[in-house]
Amino acid sequence: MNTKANQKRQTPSRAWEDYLKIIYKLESSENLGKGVQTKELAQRLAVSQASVTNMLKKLAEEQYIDYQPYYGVSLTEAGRLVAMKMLRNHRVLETYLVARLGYSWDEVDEEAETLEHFLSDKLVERMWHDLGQPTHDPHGSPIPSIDGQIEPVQLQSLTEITLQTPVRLKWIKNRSPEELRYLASIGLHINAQIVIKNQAPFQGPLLIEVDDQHFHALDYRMALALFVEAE
Amino acid sequence: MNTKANQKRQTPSRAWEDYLKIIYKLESSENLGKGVQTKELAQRLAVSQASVTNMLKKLAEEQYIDYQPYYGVSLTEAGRLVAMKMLRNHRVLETYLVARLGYSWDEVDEEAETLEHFLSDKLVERMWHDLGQPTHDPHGSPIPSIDGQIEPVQLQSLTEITLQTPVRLKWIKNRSPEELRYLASIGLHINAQIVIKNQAPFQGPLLIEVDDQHFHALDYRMALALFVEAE
DNA sequence: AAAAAAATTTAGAGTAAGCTAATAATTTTT
DNA sequence: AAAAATTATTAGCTTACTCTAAATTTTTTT
Repeated sequence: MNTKANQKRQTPSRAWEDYLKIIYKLESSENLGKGVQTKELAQRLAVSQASVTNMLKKLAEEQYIDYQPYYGVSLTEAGRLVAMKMLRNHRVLETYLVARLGYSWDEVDEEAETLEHFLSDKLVERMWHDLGQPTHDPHGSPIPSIDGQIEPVQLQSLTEITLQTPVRLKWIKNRSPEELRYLASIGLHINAQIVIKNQAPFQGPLLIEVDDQHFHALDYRMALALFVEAE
Repeated sequence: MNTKANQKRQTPSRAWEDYLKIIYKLESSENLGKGVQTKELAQRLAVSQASVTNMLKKLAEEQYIDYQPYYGVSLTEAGRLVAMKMLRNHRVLETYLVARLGYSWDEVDEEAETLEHFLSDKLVERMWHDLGQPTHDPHGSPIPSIDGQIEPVQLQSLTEITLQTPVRLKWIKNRSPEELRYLASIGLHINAQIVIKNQAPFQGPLLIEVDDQHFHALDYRMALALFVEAE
């Protein structure tokens, strides 16, 4: 009949779930609230920008996102709930694999990335109960509740992070402009991805990889001032 | 370059895996070795016959099946290996869900039907080891080994089967023609699906459902002669 | 404020898997 | 062995998601 107004939403496909999840992640790591860009999405999803535009139109039509052509997107409540479900599925599964099947933390993401889309609610709830209803994954990231509530993330100092675990820089605790400039010069801006490759003993410098591109040695005292969040 | 001869096979999509699995199941439940029919496949996969024909051409091109237009298909070794992998994934997962997450047998198939396509080898092997490397699922069906070997199925008398568990009739142990005619008249031919809905006490009659269609009461002594295999 | 650069959207196609309707081959019935 | 019924295939479309190239809009630089 009509295509616009009172339309029941389709249940999201795997592709939609991926889009919504990435929009959520980008949204919550935006500095400002200006909407998530097509370009960022294209990068994160490894598809062309044209494909993103295309998909955004569909997601907007089904009211999973608010979409202002040329000005980016943001999730609606319905979209946020889909994203939360993916995050819950992902984190519960990861926690389960580590706790019950001897996975190490770095093996776990790949598996969860696919399976998060296909786990039934029942299975996720059973794993979660079996684990003792955890509120955080072994990483420290909060697990959204079944009804989509999520605790605000706790930032951690870079010095507390496990080797090989990718994190994102969220806050730099009162540093001088000179130091900030230096940090920027090695790619350490807010939202940069950091992986600690090695940590010298006796509070020695960290060997870090920034945005999967460059390696740098980072002074321990500097690392203490960098606050990060699990990816 | 060339499209025919020495072509590396594509890795099978989910749809392909489903086709190959069903071909395997039909092949091993065929009375004769005449090849699996398009029509049967269409029914089991719940798609149109034209869609099946279409897909068969692709599967044949990739050499997962031998396909003789109009005369049905059979699996090649490559196709059989794909089917075995699905069966292993399915049965290991089912066993795991029952043993470790408190699933009951009748909840388990639905979950496994989807997930079998997305489980990594690593995860299946870990579940399998955690379970103590079982060779059979809780149902009694053999679990194929990692290299695709499967033990010939053990037939069980219908009287040994758990309530609500769908099984297929495979062998009727020396009955008179009159009895066989009677059995046929209530739909109990080889490969009929049977679900026991209830079992009266003191070796009383079984209430069975045949091919998801009709209910019948079956004498206990008759049931003793019906040999079935887990679905 | 114009020019240049970057980001976004539109236009037009491709691929995988499905469908219906029409046609062809095979099998069964008469 | 012809006719009828069944099964299988072909032809032509559809939907979901993707792509490249071209056109457009926004942002940044000069």
